[in-house]
Amino acid sequence: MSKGSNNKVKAVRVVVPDVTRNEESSRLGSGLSAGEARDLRESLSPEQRQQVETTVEELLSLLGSAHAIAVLSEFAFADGPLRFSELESSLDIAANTLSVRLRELTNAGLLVREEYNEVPPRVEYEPTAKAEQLFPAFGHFHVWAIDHELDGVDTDLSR
Amino acid sequence: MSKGSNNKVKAVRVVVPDVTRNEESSRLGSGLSAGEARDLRESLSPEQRQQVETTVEELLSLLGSAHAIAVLSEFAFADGPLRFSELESSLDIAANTLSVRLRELTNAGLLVREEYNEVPPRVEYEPTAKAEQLFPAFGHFHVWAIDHELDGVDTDLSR
DNA sequence: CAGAATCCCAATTGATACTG
DNA sequence: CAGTATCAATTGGGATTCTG
Repeated sequence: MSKGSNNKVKAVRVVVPDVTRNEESSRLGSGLSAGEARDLRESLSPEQRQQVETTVEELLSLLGSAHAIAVLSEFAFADGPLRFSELESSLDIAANTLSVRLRELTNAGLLVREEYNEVPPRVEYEPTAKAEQLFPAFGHFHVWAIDHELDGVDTDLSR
Repeated sequence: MSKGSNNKVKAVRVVVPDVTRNEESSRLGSGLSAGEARDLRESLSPEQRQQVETTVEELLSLLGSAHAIAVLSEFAFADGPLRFSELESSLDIAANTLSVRLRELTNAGLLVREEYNEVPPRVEYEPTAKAEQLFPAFGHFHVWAIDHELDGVDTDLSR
């Protein structure tokens, strides 16, 4: 997915018309069936579909990076903000990687970073509404994981 | 996420007890709220939580690989099986990469591969129930994507 | 405490060419 | 048609070291 750098997403951004948002506000939290999802998708123009597809890929690219969901899960299941060191100690993740991940999530508008001018310095992160509207999908994945377990994710390509 | 090879998942697999499945069958398709997800999570023992967490990571690692969701989306929005060449032409993906992706998804039990002994050879792929129970989450992501759009996924670390 | 800088290896992907 | 083999280029992430 080339998770990275050369995405000049902002430049390509396109406004998705209201056609798709006829019901006043957010349908988020709705567990769309496959059929409903198809209907929704088919209500989009090809360009819009491509846009949405791209955005979903970007999202999953973000979530696919090391520990990204783990980080977000911490926020999903904690209430209140979390500090860098809390995440670091509860997650078993290299500091620089955590740092990068937090910045990515913050840049993506999923976390907000609050810096306090104290000694020792304190920085807190908190999920945005945007992130919270993502959490139900996480819930779905968790339930799915409990029910199914992945079969053989060992990517042994030994046929 | 080191999406790969050294996952010896099968060896570590643990059976998740029925504690978590008191409601007879599948809760899949349920759009769990953040709070509900937390309740669900807290009903698990630490080891179970870890297991589920790991499975979710594996899943997202799988989905995070290049074009994986794109491939699955094709199945989600098509009815009936798809052929290698169909995917190849509609997806703009290198043949070898598509090949690997399809094998991974198949190994993960999300797709089934049917080979027909004909000339020219024909191979068809079809999503399993396991995959279909994943699709609602995709639907959620799509809706989310339409509603929000990702802010700045350009991973420019130029602060 | 909360990171940034640097180094470096492992893993991923696409291009190209070939095959049952 | 449905792949595989090989190669090259890029990236991603951890370890280590340093800093405001």
